[in-house]
Amino acid sequence: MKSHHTTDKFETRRNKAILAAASVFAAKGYHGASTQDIAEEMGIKQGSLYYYFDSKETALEEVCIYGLDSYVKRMEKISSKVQPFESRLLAILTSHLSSYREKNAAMKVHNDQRLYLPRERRAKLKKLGSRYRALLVETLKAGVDEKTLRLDSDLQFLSQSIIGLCNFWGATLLRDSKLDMYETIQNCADLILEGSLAAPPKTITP
Amino acid sequence: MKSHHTTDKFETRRNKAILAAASVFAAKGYHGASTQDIAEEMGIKQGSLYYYFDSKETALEEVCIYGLDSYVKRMEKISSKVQPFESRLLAILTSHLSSYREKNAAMKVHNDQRLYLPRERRAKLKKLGSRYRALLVETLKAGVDEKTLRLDSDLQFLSQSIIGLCNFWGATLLRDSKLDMYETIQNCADLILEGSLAAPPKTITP
Amino acid sequence: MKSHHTTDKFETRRNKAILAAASVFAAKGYHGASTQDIAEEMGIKQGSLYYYFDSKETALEEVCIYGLDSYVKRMEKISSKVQPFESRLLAILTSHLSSYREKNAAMKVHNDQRLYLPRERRAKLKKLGSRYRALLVETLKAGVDEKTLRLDSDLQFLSQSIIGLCNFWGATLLRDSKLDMYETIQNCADLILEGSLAAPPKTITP
Amino acid sequence: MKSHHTTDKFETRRNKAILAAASVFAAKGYHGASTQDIAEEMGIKQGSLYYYFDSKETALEEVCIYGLDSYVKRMEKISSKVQPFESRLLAILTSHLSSYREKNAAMKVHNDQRLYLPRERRAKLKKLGSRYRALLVETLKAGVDEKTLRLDSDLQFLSQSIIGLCNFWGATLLRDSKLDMYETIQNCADLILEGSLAAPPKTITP
DNA sequence: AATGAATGAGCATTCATTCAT
DNA sequence: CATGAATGAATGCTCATTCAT
Repeated sequence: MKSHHTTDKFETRRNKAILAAASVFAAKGYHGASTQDIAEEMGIKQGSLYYYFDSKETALEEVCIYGLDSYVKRMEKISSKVQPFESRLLAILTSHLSSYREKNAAMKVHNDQRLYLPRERRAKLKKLGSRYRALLVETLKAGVDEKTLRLDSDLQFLSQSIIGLCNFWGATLLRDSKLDMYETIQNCADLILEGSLAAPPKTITP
Repeated sequence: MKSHHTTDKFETRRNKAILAAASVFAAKGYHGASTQDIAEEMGIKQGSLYYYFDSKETALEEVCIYGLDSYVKRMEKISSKVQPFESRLLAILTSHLSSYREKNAAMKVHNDQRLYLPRERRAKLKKLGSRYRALLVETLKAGVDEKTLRLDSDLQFLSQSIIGLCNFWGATLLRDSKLDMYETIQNCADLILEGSLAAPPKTITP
Repeated sequence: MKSHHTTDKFETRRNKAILAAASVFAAKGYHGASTQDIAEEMGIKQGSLYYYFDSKETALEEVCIYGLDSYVKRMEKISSKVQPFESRLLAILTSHLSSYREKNAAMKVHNDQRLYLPRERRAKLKKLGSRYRALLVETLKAGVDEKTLRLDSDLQFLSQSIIGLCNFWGATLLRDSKLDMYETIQNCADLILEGSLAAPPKTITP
Repeated sequence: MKSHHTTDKFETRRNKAILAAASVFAAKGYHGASTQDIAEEMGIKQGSLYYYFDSKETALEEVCIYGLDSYVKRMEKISSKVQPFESRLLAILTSHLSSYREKNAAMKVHNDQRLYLPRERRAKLKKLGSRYRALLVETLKAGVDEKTLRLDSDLQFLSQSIIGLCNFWGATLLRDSKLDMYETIQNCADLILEGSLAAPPKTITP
């Protein structure tokens, strides 16, 4: 990394560069996007990009970190607030899906493109990802303690499924503007909590 | 012009080409993969590829069709067999996840890369996709008729969610060989059917 | 390295590429020359160069090896032939300087540009260079044994000086076409053998 | 326009810039060195270089002039002092080789890189070079007059050879710190004066 | 006197594609 | 059928240079 400035102005411009990269990577994929595309999105010339990034790869790394970081921060806020499990789940889903809709392309890039980073460059992402998953599992555990969730739940499986479902619906919402976000959130919550069966699961009838 | 050849041998080689392309696209992404990579995978020289494909884009199209087609065919088999909803769901999940594991890279390519095709080239895929979703919704409808599923279920949402969940766990299984597939299938079925709540949903009046 | 051909035609073309690179590197220096320049010299398009070279650096390496190799081979021929020292020296100087004149740009490139190769890439060159120096020292040692050269001569110094002088006059001959090569060779031989003093060095007068 | 500044301070800084450029050009070659490298060596920012140089090319020109100038000045001092030829030769060799060792990179740059300057820019260098060669030839002529050197010597050849030998050993001394400079100087003087033959040249009639 | 910021041109390299053999 | 050879366009990146502050 160069000697670089902690100027306010520089930081602002650099942030714009990250957002531009995020938007372009989200639309065309890492390999399908050119630095020319990113520069255009920012309104500068191609070569000038390198004032803000050391390389295209660095740009991807930073976009991913930026995307994942926002995830984690929101999740931390939700975790820290005392509230019943169902409210928390709703908050998580809302946070996840609304940030997708608000054109947080960085999240999509993290989900779809991070594997194009060489393993060494994913270290920070792995740490953030673990933190995120840990927070989610913790929330679920609280749900179990609360007796809202089944005692025998496989929390690893459940947490991953929630993430997978959110990513799927997040991407879908992004592509189909006619879908109603709040309805989707509610549907997700219902599915996760109650499943789809008509009858209550084998309730022990005494 | 390539209308000649309907030779068996040609078809066999061509199929190998599609599989090679599928494998390479799955591993590196459409834009990240080179025709050289595909040729290498097939054991032929780069220029020779063009005997089997008009272009890289055509290759992607064919891989996607191939991948989606196998989905649909399996689904058709499942639909046609008379059996209770729960068995069908299990069959669907098993079909989806096992074909991911068996390195059916084409499915992964369809899911992750099809959007890099220009809209015009996605016509056939859209048709197949609709067919697939229709079959799935039909199956769910049968589940409702059977009274296994709730009457007020949003079947569009449910069918999409199943697909999304399957794709997520399919990709995860591909990356993490320590995961047990049959356990994952069972977990998915449980989640979809029964959700995660401890108590039966409040709709039950004792 | 690619799978590559041992076709005659390919080898011929590849050789032409090495010569083109040699000529351009000699004229402009490694960093001052562009692959475009080399391609132009060869009469092909820039991108096509890479059919013959993996990289510009490889091109430099091959040019250097080619240049040094011709040195060594000529020197081996001279060493193997039984003849008095003075004839050998003349043969060495003639070989060195005439090959410079015959536009053997590769030798010049080796002398002036080889240090721009990363150390790892110079291994083969080092070996060839050692061989060359060893042969030269051997020749000088024979001259001492013959009693043509002084017993107390520092042969390392002498061999290096011969090389240095040859490279200097070789490059000068290349630039100044009015200089007479054979006169230069004779002058060099005289200087090396007899120095420039008028009187014989402190000859012991009995 | 930069005609202002004849400040002492400016001249000092400008000199530092020339030395920095010399050092970088010597290490990486003109085309291989970037203005960034030079700025770094000076401890300033890239853009600031242009306060001291109009262009990279100007920098090279100035470095070459600086390098050659110091040569000439030393040679003038040696020429002006009345002393026997052998002492003068020793002084010349010592001056040349010691200034190489003392990291007078500018000399090396002049020798290796001056040809990358467009012909027009080499005018001043040509003049200085002629002066240098003239002084050297003059010195040699004095040696002939003194009867130390042979009457029939080709002084042009001899002077060039001395320069070539010095440049060669200068560069070698720079790269190999284990070599002893004073031994090298003595060896050079011996070779130039006495050659390498064991017996006195046949011209001596007893 | 120095710097941050930007630019435009050039460069090495990759790659999809073509085609004669 | 398959390949060797070539191409043209694009791409990531570097760098000399400029200029407002």
